[in-house]
Amino acid sequence: MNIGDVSRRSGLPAKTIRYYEDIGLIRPKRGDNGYRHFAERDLHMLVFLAGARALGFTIDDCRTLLALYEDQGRESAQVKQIAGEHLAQIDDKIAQLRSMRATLDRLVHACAGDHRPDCPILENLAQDASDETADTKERAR
Amino acid sequence: MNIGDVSRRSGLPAKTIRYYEDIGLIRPKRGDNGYRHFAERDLHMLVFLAGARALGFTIDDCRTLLALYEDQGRESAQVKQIAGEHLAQIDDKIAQLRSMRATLDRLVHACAGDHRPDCPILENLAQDASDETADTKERAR
DNA sequence: CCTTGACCTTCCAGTGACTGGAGGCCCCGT
DNA sequence: ACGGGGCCTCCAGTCACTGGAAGGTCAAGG
Repeated sequence: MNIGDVSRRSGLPAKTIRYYEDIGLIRPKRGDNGYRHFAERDLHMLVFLAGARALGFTIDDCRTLLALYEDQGRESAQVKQIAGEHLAQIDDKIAQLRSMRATLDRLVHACAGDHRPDCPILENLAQDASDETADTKERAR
Repeated sequence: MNIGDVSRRSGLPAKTIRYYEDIGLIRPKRGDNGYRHFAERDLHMLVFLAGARALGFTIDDCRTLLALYEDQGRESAQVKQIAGEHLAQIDDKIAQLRSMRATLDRLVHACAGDHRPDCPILENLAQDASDETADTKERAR
């Protein structure tokens, strides 16, 4: 298969697949014309990567997960730990976003949104350097 | 005030403040020694920016919001609209994360996490190119 | 055989919002 | 005079791609 075929079958853009080769996630063979040639196993790996990325795993996690996927002697505990840590990070992010959302929602509702210049949103931003999102702030990103 | 003073007072790292000058958000004066000199107004702007960033507004939104903040003739409707759009984006992101979280949580609970190699997490990733997060996937970021 | 167009290649640069570090000047206290 | 902290600029790196330019390859149609 050429890159276009695996792109269609995995749902990943060709650019991304080339990038994954660049950073050593996959190692497709090359034909005499220089074209990448993908075996079924390569396709499986790309599908796996697409799935892992869709669940928000970092590329680094993907690298580890892919190695475990290929390792018949793995222990599922290793996989579970990575997934569990990622889950905790997702929870952190959700909590942070919800905190932002709460503040913003309150401000939006307090703002008249008319032709006058008075605006609680701007007033709040001008006053608060650190509000209720302060604790989650440093963990942003 | 020097950069260290406004950094302490706004909570923003000095590096970030220099960066904000670079991209034209603030324009502190310079002393004869080349040091940035920040007036009270500059400090207010930095505090404002810190607040807006803490609520997750992009730098571009911050630029607009800062202009509105400075504009005595603004209409609060403009501010409200920006904030409302941002709120909607936060909601999108939360929905996407919750979808990821749901899948991941299900898989983590299904995984024994012992010394055996059988792992529903890996199996799921290997099978599903597009799962229930598919619709929110393209909106990632 | 030639052309057309889809497909493939590499390489370079840009995204957002910083952050780290090198190398060097400036200022204050002792 | 010197030490230490603060300030300066500039360059490079982060993360995970994405866009685009310039050019080689292949299959089909005329």
